[in-house]
Order: sequence, then C-alpha cells, then structure tokens
Amino acid sequence: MATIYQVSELAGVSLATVSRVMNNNARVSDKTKEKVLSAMAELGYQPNAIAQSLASNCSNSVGVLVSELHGPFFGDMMSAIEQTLRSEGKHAIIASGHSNADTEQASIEFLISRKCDALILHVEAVSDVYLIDLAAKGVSFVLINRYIEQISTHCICLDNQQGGYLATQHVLDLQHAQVAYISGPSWKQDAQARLNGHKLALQDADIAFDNELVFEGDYQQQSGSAGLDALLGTGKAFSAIICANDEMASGVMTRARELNLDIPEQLSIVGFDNIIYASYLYPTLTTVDYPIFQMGKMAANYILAKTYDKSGLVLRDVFVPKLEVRQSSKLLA
Amino acid sequence: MATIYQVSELAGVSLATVSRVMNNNARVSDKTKEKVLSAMAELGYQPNAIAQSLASNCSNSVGVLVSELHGPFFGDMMSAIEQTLRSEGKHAIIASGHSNADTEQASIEFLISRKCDALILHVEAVSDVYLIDLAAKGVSFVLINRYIEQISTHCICLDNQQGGYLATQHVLDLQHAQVAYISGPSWKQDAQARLNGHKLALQDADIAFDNELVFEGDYQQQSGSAGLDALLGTGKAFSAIICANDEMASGVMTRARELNLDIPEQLSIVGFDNIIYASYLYPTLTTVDYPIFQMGKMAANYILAKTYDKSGLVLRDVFVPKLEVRQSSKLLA
DNA sequence: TTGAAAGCGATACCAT
DNA sequence: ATGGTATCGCTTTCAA
Repeated sequence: MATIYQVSELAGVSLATVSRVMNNNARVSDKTKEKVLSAMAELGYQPNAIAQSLASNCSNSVGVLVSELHGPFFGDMMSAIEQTLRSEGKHAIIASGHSNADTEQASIEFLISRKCDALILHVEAVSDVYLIDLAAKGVSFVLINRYIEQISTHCICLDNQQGGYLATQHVLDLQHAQVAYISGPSWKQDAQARLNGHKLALQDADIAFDNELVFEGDYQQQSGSAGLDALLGTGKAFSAIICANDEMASGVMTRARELNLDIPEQLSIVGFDNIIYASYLYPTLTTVDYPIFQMGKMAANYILAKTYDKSGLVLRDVFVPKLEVRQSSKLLA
Repeated sequence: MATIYQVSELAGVSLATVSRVMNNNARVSDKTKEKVLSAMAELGYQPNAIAQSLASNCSNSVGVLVSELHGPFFGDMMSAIEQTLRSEGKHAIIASGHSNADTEQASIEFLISRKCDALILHVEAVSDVYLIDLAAKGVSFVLINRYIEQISTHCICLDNQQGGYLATQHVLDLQHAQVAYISGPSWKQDAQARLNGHKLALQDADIAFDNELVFEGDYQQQSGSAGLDALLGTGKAFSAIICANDEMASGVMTRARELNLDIPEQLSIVGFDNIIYASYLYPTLTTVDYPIFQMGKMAANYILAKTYDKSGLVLRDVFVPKLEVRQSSKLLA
C-alpha cells in the first residue's frame, strides 16, 4: 500500500502539498495538483483512513444503537441511515441494546470508545438523566423516538399521541363505540403517548374511557393473543380493538381466528407501525404508518449537518403518522 | 481525555510499561502493574482506539456487506454477527450491496478503505473472479450463502439443494404428484440449487419434471402472486406449489385467497427460509428453515479464528436446512 | 503557493 | 522487568 510519502516523492512535492490536494481545501496550483494526481494514480494510492482519523481527530464513523437488529422495524431505519451516511463518505458502526439499561449503556460506551464522531440512538431503558449527562459531556448524538425536554434539539420523534388518536378516531368514524385497546409496556414513552392519543380521541367523541378495556402487552405478537383473551374475559362488549403495534395486532388476528371470530365482520382491528408484513396478513391490517425510513434518514442528516457541518440540509424533528386503511377495519353493521 | 503519557507520568513509569499492562502480554511486576492500574483509574484513562489501530495495524473492525439491511432475513444475520464480534471487542461496520454488481464492488472497496480487518459478505451479483481475486490479494473475508470452488474455505453455505429436496419430498409424501414450482432469479446460485433439489426429489420419486410447471420469480412477494396466475394459466393441473422463498409463498397465498382457492384444501404451499412472519401468515406456512442466525454467528467465529487467532472455536462451513411443517400443506384428499 | 516540522496516541523493538 | 525511541500515515500550523 502506497503512502503519502511515496506520492510526494514521485510527484516531487512535499507531504503537505499532497495532503492539500487530497482535501482540496487549500489553494494548490493546477500544475502541481496535476502532478500529484497522476502520481497518486500511478501508485494506486489510497489514503489510510486510520491515520487520517488520528491526525484529524475525526473518525468519519457514526455509531448506531438500536434495540434489536432483527425485526422489521430497525432494518428500514438502518437502511436509511447507512445510505445517507455513505453518500457522504461516513460509515455506520452498529450495536444493539436489547431494551436493557445496562446493555444500552455499555453499548453507548463501547461506541464512544470506538471514537465515533456521533451516535444515533434508539434507546428505551437508559434514563433521561444519563442522556442529558451525555449531552452535557459533549457527546454528539440524536435520539430517535424519544423526547426529553432538556435535550429536545437531540430528539427526532414521531407524534405517537397523534398516531394513537388517528387509530381510535378511525374506528369511531366507523361507528364503533366500544373500543378496546392493547397497549405496549407502560414504562415506554411511545406506549404511553399512543394510549394517550386513544384516550383523547374517545374524549373528543364524548365516550367514556374504560380502563377495563385496556390490556397492557409487551409489543410481542404473543401478548396480542393473550390480550384478546383477557379482554374477552372481562365480559365487556367491544367491536373494535386498537393495538399499539402491528405485532400485537397480528397476535389478535391469530387468536380471533382460533376463536372463530370473523375479522372485520365481528371485530375491527387497527395496528401501529405499518411494518412490512402488515399488508401480508389476512385480512390486511389497517394501521398507523410510522415513517421510520424518513426518520432514519433525518437522523443521519442531523448528524451530517451538526457534526460534519454539511450545509443545505432541511432538518425536521417531529414526524406525523398517517393512517393506512386496509381490510381489518370496517363500518360497524 | 487522558493519554498514555499522562498515565505513565502519574504512575512514574515509562510509556512502554503502561502499554504492557494494557495488553498484558509481557511480564510486568505486580507492584508496577498496581501503580499503573491505579493511575489509569485516577485519570479515567481510556485508550484511544484509533491510535491503537494505527500503531498495531489492526482496526478491530469487520465489515459486513448484505444485499439489503431491511427485510426479515438479514436482521437475524446482523444480530448474530454483532453479538459474536462484540463479545470479543470487535465492531461491525455495515454496508449494503442491493444485489447489484457495481454497488457490491463499491461497498467492498469502501469497507476495505475503512481498514476493516476482515469482511463478511453476502453478495450475489459480483463475479466469482472478482472474489477469487480478492482472496488472492490477501483480503480476509468469508462468504455467506455462496460457494466458489477455488475459495471454498471462505464459504459458509446452506445446503440449498437439500432444502429444495426436502420441500418437494414433503409434498410428495403427502401424495401430491403434480407439483408446481416458483423459483428465484435463475442467475442466483441459491435459486438454482433449490430448483435442483426440487428436480432431484421428483426424480427420486419417478415423477417426470415438467418445465411448464416452473415459474421464475424474483424472490419478491408480488412475483408469487404473478407466478400463481401464470401457473394456473398453463392449464396444467397441480395440487401443490413449492416456492423458493417465503415472500413469494405469501404472494401465492394472497392471490389464492382472491381466487377463492382454499389453502391447504385445494392447494398445498411450501416456502423457504422460515422468516419470522411465516408463522404469522394464515394459514401458517410450511417452510424450509434457513438457520441464518447460526450461520451469521459462524461467519463471525470464522473471522475471530482466522483473522484474530482466537482458539477453541469449532468451525463448520455447511449447514443443513430442515423442514418446518405448519398448516399450509396437507395430505392430498 | 509550497515546504518543514510538530504533533495525534498508541505499539514494539532494542537496550539495559 | 523496565525504559528509550523509532514508527504507523496523515493533518496542520508556521514560515518562507
């Protein structure tokens, strides 16, 4: 592998000059530039990224921490991030946090120890204080899907409450008056917000909220099935059920089928996230679209703009969900 | 951020000694080690990974190139890789190749330029020659799901042919004698192997292979639907249909429903891959399990063993698929 | 516009 | 067992 020394020698110029043409920030005469360029070509020169990082104190890497690398959700996010970063010559280092505070924290520290210039975090378990502290320490990062007042400029969020509102409003519009709800873990911010939206929609329609019609799941498919059973077990009537994510909605569908409950004839179902296979289910799932690809892209753009001083980027920090109507919900007979 | 200099000063020892205790490969007296350690603790010293890389010519990073970051398949693979690497203090840099030769090649070069110590590649479009060349150049890498004779030691594969065989054998066992097949793109190695397995199974059962009962899809859901239409359009009878992956199987199901074809009563369906939502579909999909998590883990172990000289790892290069029987296939009435 | 030289923060060889 | 020092390959003042 040729080094900058060999290039400078072959081109008959100094080290500094070669460096200048590489970074073409300083003025170099066309003639010398020409010489350097052809010397580079001749040697097949490739700059050593590590040496560049050490000297410039910039690794060109951004750490991406997500809850789980598998699952339909994060793939899109990673995909968007990688594409965006890559187009600017930056690379992504990945890590997972498994929704566990210690693991998340360890991952963040790992990423920092790797000298990432910035981080994109999708963390749920680590405390607000820890993150506020991180920001205070000067670590540059953006937070996806979590809002913390004190570091609001670091946050890129979906309006989850609005999403919950839309879902419920939709079934209300379809004349359903008795609406059950399967929420995510109540300690998760997005789960709270979605449920809040649900309550708000009920309130706006002058329908009393009934806590017995809410089941707290864990965002897994299985808890959707369990939720349906539990809800049915209350003896309360309901003709529609809103699920805080698509996985749980899928679980409800499965269980409903086992119970010979026809969907959407006897029960309307609405999900949340619009993961890829929401449209593969039968019946296809009405759901609230989570623009995760856009948000991943925006997260990367934030980093590009803030950390790497790229200009001309339009930044946005709150995204709005939108309803995707499919077959699983219908007008109450 | 404290440097090794400050540690050496505070501990009253030389640079070299501090380095020795960090890497604890050379003998250092317990007393000095003690001093160094406490100096490190006092300063909150963290070694600079970049400087280490430059000096040691080892970046501790491995590049992972997949076709697509989204999709249910690669998430599991990345997840396995990240976990395995991480436990040994290595990190993963990701890139995607989009099944396109130029992009794949550019990504490989990008990863190399980033000084990855090794690569894990899931590439389909780039040529054999290119990869053989890469190996010859001394680039250390493992290839997932692709077999190339000349660099067989770099390959970690699933026995796709055996998988295709299993799928067809299964429906044959269920008394289906007229079996249609929707394959992946014929230029992809795995698609060929799977189809081969199908043919072999027919042959072993003394059933003539009929080319008209094969439709070439593109591994996307949509082409499954199109495939069913095309197959039906031939006018040939068939009571079972094998799909070269689960997405296309899902497409077949969807279309079958639209056509009021009952599954599995009127048509048995078998998929391939066992992606997470194969079990969410209705009816749940009989499929061939692709142990991608294990394979991802093994790929990382290969790197750990070959590039980082970790010992005590049991290496394996060919994995066997196994049939996962669910509801979409049944005994021919 | 160009060059000389001092870092960046480690590793590792050679002495002692 | 420990220290001195060259080295990794580049960036970036500071002078010229």
